[in-house]
Amino acid sequence: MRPASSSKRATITDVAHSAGVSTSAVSKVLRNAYGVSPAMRERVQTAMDELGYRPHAAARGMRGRTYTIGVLLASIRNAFYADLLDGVNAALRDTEYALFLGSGGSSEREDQTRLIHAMVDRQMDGLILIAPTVSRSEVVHIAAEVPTVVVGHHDPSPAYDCVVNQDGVGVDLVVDHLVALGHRDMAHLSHPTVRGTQWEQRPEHHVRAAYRAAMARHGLADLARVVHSGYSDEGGYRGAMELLTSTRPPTAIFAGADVAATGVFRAAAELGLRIPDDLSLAGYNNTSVAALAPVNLTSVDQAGAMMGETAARLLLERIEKRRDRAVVMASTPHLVVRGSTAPPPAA
Amino acid sequence: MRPASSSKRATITDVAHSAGVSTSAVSKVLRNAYGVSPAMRERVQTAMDELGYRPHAAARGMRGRTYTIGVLLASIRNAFYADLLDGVNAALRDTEYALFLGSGGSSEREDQTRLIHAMVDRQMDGLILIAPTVSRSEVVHIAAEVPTVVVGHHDPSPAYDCVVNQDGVGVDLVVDHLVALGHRDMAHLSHPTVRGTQWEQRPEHHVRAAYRAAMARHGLADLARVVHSGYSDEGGYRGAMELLTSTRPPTAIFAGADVAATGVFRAAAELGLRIPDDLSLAGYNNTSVAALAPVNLTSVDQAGAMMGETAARLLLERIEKRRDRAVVMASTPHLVVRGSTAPPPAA
DNA sequence: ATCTCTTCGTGGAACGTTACACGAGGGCCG
DNA sequence: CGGCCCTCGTGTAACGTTCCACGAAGAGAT
Repeated sequence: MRPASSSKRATITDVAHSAGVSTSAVSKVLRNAYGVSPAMRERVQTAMDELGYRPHAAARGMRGRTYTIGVLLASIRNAFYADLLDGVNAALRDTEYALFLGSGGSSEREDQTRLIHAMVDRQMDGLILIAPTVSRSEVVHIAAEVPTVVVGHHDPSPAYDCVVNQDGVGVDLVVDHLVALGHRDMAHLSHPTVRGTQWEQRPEHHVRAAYRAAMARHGLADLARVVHSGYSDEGGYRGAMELLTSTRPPTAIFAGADVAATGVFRAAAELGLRIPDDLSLAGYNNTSVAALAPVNLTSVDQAGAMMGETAARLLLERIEKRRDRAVVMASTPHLVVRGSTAPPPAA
Repeated sequence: MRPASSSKRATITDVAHSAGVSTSAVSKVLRNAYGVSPAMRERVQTAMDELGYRPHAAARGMRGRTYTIGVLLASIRNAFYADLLDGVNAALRDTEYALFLGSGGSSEREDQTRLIHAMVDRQMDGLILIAPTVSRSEVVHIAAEVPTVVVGHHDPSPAYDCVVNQDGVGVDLVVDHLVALGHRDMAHLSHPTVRGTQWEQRPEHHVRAAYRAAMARHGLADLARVVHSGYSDEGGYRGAMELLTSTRPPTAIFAGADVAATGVFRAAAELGLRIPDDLSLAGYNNTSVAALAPVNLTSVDQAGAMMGETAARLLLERIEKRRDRAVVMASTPHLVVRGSTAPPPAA
């Protein structure tokens, strides 16, 4: 199992020598290609084990396949992405493919471009782009070179596959839940739209639109309010401050991301408001933070692991050319009710 | 800037043709090696831009260098690791190196081995192993093949460099802080020791030893208590339950990791104990969770970003052979006091 | 003018793998 | 028994880069 003793790494030639066959033969069993007898397979297998041989990925890369797939992650801090990754890992576990994450500290467009290029340059066999900030045409361009799955954006293309969540459904669940509790004045914290990326259907667009629609459905269209202060702790804080110090503070806040909801907690604490007694709060994504006892946040679960698994499976289909038509997979979210939502204070 | 039009990717030969020089010349300017005139550099540079040439990393890999460094992460969910990564990214930003993360869903030893092999097989130029669970001898073995930096474990070796924190100092800060508040009965939540990994100096060992020493220093040796329920939310919950329902519940709990502290919150909530009024709680790592308003946890900050930057720098020194002796870098932690610690309830 | 250095460009042999073309042998059919 | 098709193993030419050895040309010293 161990490189017997030599300092250098065993190559296909060493294996061929040791087994007394040609390198082509070894290559064949390696890829389990057609035209190799059981006896041959046996001998080569033994020789490989003896020498502790592992194929040299760079050399393979020169001939086309590296058995590597890359995932681009905007931020490593968003726990939802961790769920996604678990799914991807699970789907890849029993394959020969290795998974590598690229995550530039920032989600700057330029950094992401650099990372994607780094992946392509390393001949990765497929890419999973999670909520990419690079422009859509850039992604289309990349996808023409290497199989690609985009997670999160609702802009399909014949060039790549999409995995998304039915965000509208999740929003309905939240709004219905709050209305059922007796709320009427529910504000929404959203993410500012970045211009010029050509993604028309980012999740926050869908969520915003669904929020307005749901409010209208309940006859509350004129109470609908959206603050675009961003999906981050700081953004949640600023947005909540703006809302809660306004002339008509809402009785409930629906944050488009859990991470923004944590900022709302901070704002509420500073203003002396208790959650859920004085203010109801709901998040989105059901990240692990939401489940922490002191947080205890009502949130929408997107089944991240399942989305990740789907993405990986779609990608493998493409890489192995079992499918050549682009596809969109949308999964259904559900609501996880915790302690941050309650009936509004008696007026 | 764009691949002019051809479907195939530009190679060094194309550039050479277009510039009317040899491939060797192009290679030289690529690596800015010795023996290339300014005029030549200029011409080649122009040709590269025109063709949108980017070197083919796999091919480079065959000749030794891939300009890729790999980071092994036990878990992507620990926010402390995100800080580390930011540091690594920062240090690598202006270099030609790309960073890829390997993170098997689980921290199983076998998964980690597989990942490390995947990195080595892909000819990565250097490895940063963050709190690896694979056995030490395995790491030594790997480090003989490719430059390696180990982060977290205090077991130095001539084979690899180490980046650690002076955990003892951090523990002293916590214990002194609690004693100053008036606490005497302070228990410690630790991580169970995994046998057979040959790491004798994992952070939890240091922290445990320092905890006992600090207690002794304050004349509280016989009140020292350690529960090995693990660094996880669930572990913190179980450990806290055990302690708080014992015949002599402590007035303060020092959790060896923030993630375990969140479990303590849950246990306290279930038992009707308020933090910090009835129970003081301190964590370790100062992860972003600790700073969240509803959590507001006193914790020890390890300057993760700085550690990451250091690790990257050490690795580059090794890769570029500017140093050949192993080194240990230890940074100093400091205490961040928040709202989870207070004087003990009047007895 | 001749000799020696330096500087700068070129040729070409690797690196480890894959995949195509080919050929040797055996079995089956007419 | 000749011809044909299968099966299974081999030889070899790439793939894109690096780097060593070499040579040509120019500068400076004698």
